[in-house]
Amino acid sequence: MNISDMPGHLIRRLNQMSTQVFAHHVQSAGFDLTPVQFAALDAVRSNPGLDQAGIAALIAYDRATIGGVIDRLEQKGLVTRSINKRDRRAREVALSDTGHQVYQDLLPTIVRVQGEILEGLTDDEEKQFLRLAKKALRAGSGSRSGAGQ
Amino acid sequence: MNISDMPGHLIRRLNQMSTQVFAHHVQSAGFDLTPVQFAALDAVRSNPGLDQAGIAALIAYDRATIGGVIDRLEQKGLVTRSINKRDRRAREVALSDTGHQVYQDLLPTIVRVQGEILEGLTDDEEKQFLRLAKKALRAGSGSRSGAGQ
DNA sequence: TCAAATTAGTATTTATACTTACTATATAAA
DNA sequence: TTTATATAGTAAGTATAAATACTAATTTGA
Repeated sequence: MNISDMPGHLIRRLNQMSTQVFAHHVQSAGFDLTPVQFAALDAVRSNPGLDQAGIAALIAYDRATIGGVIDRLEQKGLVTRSINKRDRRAREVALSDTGHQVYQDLLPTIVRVQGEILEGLTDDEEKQFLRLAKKALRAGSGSRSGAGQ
Repeated sequence: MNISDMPGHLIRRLNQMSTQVFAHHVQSAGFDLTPVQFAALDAVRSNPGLDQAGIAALIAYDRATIGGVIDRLEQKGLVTRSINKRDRRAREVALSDTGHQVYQDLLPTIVRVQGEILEGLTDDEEKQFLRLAKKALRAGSGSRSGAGQ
């Protein structure tokens, strides 16, 4: 029984490697954004005015974590927060002009990063891997959509 | 370009799911141990007297993280720390009797957890997935052995 | 309509995870 | 042997990541 061959350990190592590749490339491109921050930026860009709970649901995080992420994106001037008029509990998040600019400037880098994470695999293997990852996720997380409430 | 289909996102989701499956089963079995804590416990068990830097290298974490993990394992009475006589900088870590007991008691649960993470895949697909994960890790992380110093 | 249940966001706490900087110790080089 | 370098561990700081508890606001239902 070797820990290093167990699914949980391999998946953690992959995540670690993936995060490092991301950080390295994004920093080299002169930006200061984490994977979650970019994911949130992307979610907001595709759904302007989405509230924090919506963002959390979309990218599978819990509300508490996303609150902090949006805090930091707001501090960096990439998003704006405003109170929804129909539901005063909700905060509508939208990209600022800077946010749009950073997203556009960063996009090619992100695409390159995603290609590099599975660099060691052939095109066919990469396709297989992604297919199996999605299948495992559907079954493994089951109805649990990801993060808790 | 959909974030949800990108390798980085899928890998993060897998890791999240894997961690949750682990936490759920271990708690159900009446234990209070995280994946990293178990990995450290396993590393020390296989290498009694290994120092913290050795543990970190073995399971691919940085020293700072492992310091905290060993702190908590020590607080729970699962490991002991002692100063290496030949090198007074190093802390030799070893399982306590309780540590051995907990490891033995927990092992069947861990094996079950590892089986469940990729539950949605057929045996053949699981083998494929693990093979591709290892291959991607070897190439992707390259000489970078995992966590930094 | 008004109390009950639900939901959005925040605060707090615990535990990773990593970076940088620091101290103490050990080893290599001059 | 002294100096320079390297290493083990810790400390401080930042950023996830999630559980729990709380407030404020909305919705449901009796």
